[in-house]
Amino acid sequence: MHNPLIAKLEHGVDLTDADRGLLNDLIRQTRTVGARQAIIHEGERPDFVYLVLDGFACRYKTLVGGARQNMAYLVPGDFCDLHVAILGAMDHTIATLSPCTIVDIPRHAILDLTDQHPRIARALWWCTLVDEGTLREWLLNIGQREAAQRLAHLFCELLVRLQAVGLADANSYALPITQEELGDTLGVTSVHVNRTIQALRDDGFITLRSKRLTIPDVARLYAYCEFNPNYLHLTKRENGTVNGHRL
Amino acid sequence: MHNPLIAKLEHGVDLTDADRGLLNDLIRQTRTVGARQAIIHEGERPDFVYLVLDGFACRYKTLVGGARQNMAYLVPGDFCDLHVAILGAMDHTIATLSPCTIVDIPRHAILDLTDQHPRIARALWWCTLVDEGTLREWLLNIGQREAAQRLAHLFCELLVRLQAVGLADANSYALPITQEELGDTLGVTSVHVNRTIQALRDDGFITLRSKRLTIPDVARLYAYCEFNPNYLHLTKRENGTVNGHRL
DNA sequence: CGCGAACTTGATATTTGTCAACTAAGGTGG
DNA sequence: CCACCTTAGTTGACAAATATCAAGTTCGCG
Repeated sequence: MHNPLIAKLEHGVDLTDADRGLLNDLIRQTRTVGARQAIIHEGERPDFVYLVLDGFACRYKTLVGGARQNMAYLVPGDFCDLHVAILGAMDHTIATLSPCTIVDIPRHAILDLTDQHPRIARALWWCTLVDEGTLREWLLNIGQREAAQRLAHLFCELLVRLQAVGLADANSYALPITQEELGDTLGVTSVHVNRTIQALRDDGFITLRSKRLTIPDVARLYAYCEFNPNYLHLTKRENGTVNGHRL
Repeated sequence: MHNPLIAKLEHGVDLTDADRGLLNDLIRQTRTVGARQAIIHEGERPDFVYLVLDGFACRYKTLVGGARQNMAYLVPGDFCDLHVAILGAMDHTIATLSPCTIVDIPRHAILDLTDQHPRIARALWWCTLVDEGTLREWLLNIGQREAAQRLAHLFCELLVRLQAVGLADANSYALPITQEELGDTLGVTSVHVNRTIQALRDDGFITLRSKRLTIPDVARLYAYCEFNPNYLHLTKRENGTVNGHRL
């Protein structure tokens, strides 16, 4: 079976065949979850670490008025919560966006693995640091860009992240997310997302049909929204270029 | 000398006297930095971990048009970058806001400490997880609240964080930050910050004079902006109340 | 084929930004 | 200790971005 976790980690650290074997052992028992199902609720203290193997999930919080903010997208290869062992309780909820395949990894399995295999420990730490860098970039995105660039930036990020796990080709990928959810991610309403997508289409930046996003000119979209993937720390990429596109 | 790092860590983990001694050894050599000086630049790979002992610093990124987003405030007791050992290069800049006292800790000193003292390792990991939780809360703040609540929420957070290191009393603290910088933190202009502060003043939520913020009715401000400090994971606080204020 | 969810559109309201001027405050040198 | 000078804070008028509400329309699926 394809292991997106390995595909992702190889971008951050060098793994041995033995490491790969151990990581493959982790994903023997999978389960599927329908769209919009909670995986971990705020306040819980789960005994498992959840790994997404297929589909899109997200972290989110809501305000009492019902406003919702998605704070991360979890795509195949992403862990839901490596660190929950340390903190007392989840300070946010994790839920699927599309139907997902996930793995429940007992906490002790992660702890054993990291205790005995420093390369893997380092790789997992690298994951949490990339997550943090992504969070900072999202803050910049929402705080300082306007809606069109915000959306464009998210589309660029997903292109790179999905390519890293073999789920995007050179300029397109499946995007199983509604406009409402994009709005909750970018801090705008779904109506405004709709209009913004149309503007990006009109300008030839993207096509988006039946949940597939295509970016005709990747370098042009990168330039438009000032996308620089350095915050994803995919270190094995050639310096100064991204997917062959010079910055 | 007062060690805000210890004060902060005691909220997350139990420390022994020996631990405290080791942490005090870290801060023997301090240096002062003027306001608005960079500590680490984006792209650098510093050999030190920087710890703030006095003053306010921040993480930020800028866009080419000059727009700036502050992505974290670093107050006394906060580390600038525990994790830089793992990632290749800084993906953002860290600079002082007010004049600061900081400590340069060689990377190996941190690594030695965490290798040999699991309680301290756990405490430092707790720090990075709190930072991440704070980042998520800021994303919610900027994405879903409007300016007045955004500002109020930041003021509440700083009250709790500064209390945790003994730098705020029950309802007030020194806030050495300009309205421009508040704007760059909250994703609004300084003009709008100004008007929003006046609105909060008019409604009796705050007084802010000569860089000192006072919150006459803390519980009322908490309620106004839906502030819940659980994301700061100050676990030793009584459940369900914050500084004696029932949520 | 029908039904519910997602998407689209228009009109209008609200929030926030921009620009430009002015006032107040703090710090420094004489 | 004062005068000045820079920076921070304040105000007003207006423009732009985004939200809200309400009504379609299209799409995907059973």
